[in-house]
Amino acid sequence: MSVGIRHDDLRRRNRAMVISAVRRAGQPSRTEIAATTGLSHSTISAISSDLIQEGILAESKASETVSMKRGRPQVGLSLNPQAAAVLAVVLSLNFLSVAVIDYAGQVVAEEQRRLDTLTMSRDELIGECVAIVRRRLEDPDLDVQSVARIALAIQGITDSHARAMLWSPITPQTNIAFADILEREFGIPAIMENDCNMMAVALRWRDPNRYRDDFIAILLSHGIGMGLVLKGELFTGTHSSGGEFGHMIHRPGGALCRCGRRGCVEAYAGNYAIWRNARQLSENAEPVADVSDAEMQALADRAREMDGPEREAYRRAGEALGFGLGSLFALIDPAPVAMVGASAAAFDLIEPALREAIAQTAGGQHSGSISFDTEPNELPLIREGCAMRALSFVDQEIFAPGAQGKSGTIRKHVA
Amino acid sequence: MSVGIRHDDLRRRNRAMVISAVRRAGQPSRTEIAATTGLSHSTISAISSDLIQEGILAESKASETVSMKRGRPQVGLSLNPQAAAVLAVVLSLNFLSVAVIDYAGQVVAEEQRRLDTLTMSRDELIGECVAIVRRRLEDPDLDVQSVARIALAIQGITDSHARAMLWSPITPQTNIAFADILEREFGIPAIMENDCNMMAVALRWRDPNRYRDDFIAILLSHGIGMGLVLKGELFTGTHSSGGEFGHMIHRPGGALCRCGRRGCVEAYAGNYAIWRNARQLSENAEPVADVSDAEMQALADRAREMDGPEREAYRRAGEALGFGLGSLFALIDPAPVAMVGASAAAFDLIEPALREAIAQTAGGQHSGSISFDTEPNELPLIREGCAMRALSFVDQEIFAPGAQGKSGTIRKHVA
DNA sequence: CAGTATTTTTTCGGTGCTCGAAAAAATAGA
DNA sequence: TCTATTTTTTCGAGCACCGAAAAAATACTG
Repeated sequence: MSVGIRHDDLRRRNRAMVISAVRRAGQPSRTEIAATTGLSHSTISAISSDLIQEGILAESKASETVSMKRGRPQVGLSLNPQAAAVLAVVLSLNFLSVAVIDYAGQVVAEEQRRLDTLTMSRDELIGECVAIVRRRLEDPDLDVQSVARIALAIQGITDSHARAMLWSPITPQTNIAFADILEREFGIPAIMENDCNMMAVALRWRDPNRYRDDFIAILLSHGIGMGLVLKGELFTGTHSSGGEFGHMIHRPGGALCRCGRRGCVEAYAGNYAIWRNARQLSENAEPVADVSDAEMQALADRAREMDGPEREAYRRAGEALGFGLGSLFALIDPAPVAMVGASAAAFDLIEPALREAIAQTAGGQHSGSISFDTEPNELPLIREGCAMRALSFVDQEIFAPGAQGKSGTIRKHVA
Repeated sequence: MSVGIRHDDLRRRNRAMVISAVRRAGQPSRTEIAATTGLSHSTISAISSDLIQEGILAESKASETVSMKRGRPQVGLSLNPQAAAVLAVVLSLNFLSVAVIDYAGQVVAEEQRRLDTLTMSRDELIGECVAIVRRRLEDPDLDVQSVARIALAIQGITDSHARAMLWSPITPQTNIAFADILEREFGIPAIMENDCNMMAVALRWRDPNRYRDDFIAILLSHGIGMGLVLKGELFTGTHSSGGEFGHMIHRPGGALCRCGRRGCVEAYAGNYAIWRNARQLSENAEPVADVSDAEMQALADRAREMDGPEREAYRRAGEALGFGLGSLFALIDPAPVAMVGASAAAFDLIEPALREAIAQTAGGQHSGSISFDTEPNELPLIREGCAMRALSFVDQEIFAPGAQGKSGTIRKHVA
């Protein structure tokens, strides 16, 4: 069960605390860190001095903003960009991208590729991922030794250990242990993450005021995905990862979903569903494989122009999302929502029906206080989340290790 | 944000760890505690010696079960029953009960009363609760000084700080800060809890093998309630407490629910809904205030006897519960379920439709592995959970205090 | 029945962490 | 140049934990 705290763990945890305080605050002074962590000045002084000597933190002389005060000026501490690097790999429909991110969180290199993920074989898919990572690692500008972690995000269901993709809409292949494959191939720890979860992680870093302890990120795309943060922690299912919001049941026995079941939220609100309704096809019509962003844009334009099947299709999407959110709010209480993805650009068409539906549910009592943000571009968000997740791992595990001594490339220079 | 670990916190946390290990294991030896907590023998020895001198733990000489081994026999440690006491108050429809529980978890006194909660005024309701507690506290057999906490469980919605009942189906009154009232009245810390959450807590203590990290307790009663444990912790909403599973939407715009909305799970699966359907009344018929257990029993008997509206009513209840669970499982992945309450005795009538519905949802892929337990009697469960919750508070706060010295009635006898 | 083996529990010395107070450092204002 | 002010470091003290060894308590053995 829950385990006691050993004396040697103390320093480890407090080191990690200091690192994460610096990552959050940007350039905090020692005094500020002492205040946010609740530790004494002497402790912070000792820990940060260690971390600087180990090359993890660096003093960034000028903290000009507060320089007009009397007294000894504060010295800002920042993350040393050279301390490590991580790779963020994002695999989405027909698209593969990788970015190299330094320890301070800046992108130092990137590469993107179009693929035909739906028709590729298992080996081709794996091969492309391995190849793009290899190309980045072979970049002469990059110190391969410093790459501490690879994080790979994918649309679909991943296992709870962050090792494998179990199922994904972007490929007919199932059960690919990407994390293990990359780890074996390059000898670098790797993790496999769900794209919507990474969106949520990124939102939390981008706007900690709005997205703090409890919020919801919903991906409006060909399918419907969700990243959920509860009590400040990413909520992943107990077995697989990622709440399958899109496959909550909106209408029992209703419209045919891409997953083969009936009445899922996605079967009304996914791009293919909106397209199907706008074309006035039967609810039983087989979902199409892909609808281009341009085509969706055209649908939205027509819906804005005149009242017709297009507008009705968006209305029904809003209704499904609203009832789904209402049921979700019945379980977790209302929380801020971010609508992400191309269809978030059409949120004006979705919102009225969505709010009307929520008002008819248990969440309705607070329907006024529920606020929606939109972010049409999911890719940067996913990559950002991936990077932050990988960096947090590095913070916790590599630079604040247990008793068995530091691993990795950074060593103490002074005893 | 998250705060560093101070040196003085270490002992506090590890003391709490030892206490909770003893509460979980019953009569563990020091060696066993060392094993489960991961702390060294010397540390456990020191901490338990302190706790014994403070009168919190006691050595319970005979650990006969393992006595056939060679070597120095293990000495079992147990909680000292006299160390403290808590009161568990359960307020349900037309019924008020209180139990006095000693520190070891044994009921030492109890009292029950029938009330007419639906028609009582606010002051009468509060008055009855205060009076029943007062009578227990005035019991000459009880050392009032040792009562460390009062926990009150109620059906309905409580605030997230465990201070007040916001709304409850058992009374038209709203917003009663029971915890504050009891605290002021008796000067004893009090907490206000949701009944279904307490059911979940109790299940976890009763059968930690089945109900460990993730499980669901569903109350099938006049209304439908849920207690949810995720990652080993009680999940309560972000604002109010208790996931309102019964008010997830089963059919948008469907049957009229007691809450005034339409299509909630409860509007198909609550006792009043089953009764309404068995009587073949309209879905729009106003929910009746109460259906007696005997009447429900008669319905169930008829349903088992012959295929008719009664059987159909249970089928529809199962369907609603199944789709609701299916949507829940879409979010959190399947987990063990306990069906609690009088209608759990009719689960044989509910289960087939329930499983069929789940099979049509995202949870369906694991539908074989989902298992249901039934427990027709919710009251003992609620009281048990209440008691354990209060005792855990005592464990954590009273007996493992921060630096500001011990509060409460127990003091160090030896320095 | 005394001695040996075995297991649990306590004792003891050592290490390392954090804390508070005081000193040192670094700047603005007088 | 001196003083006030604020940040950071230094230093001694206290404390919690650990590992190893000793002590305690029992079962087995001849």
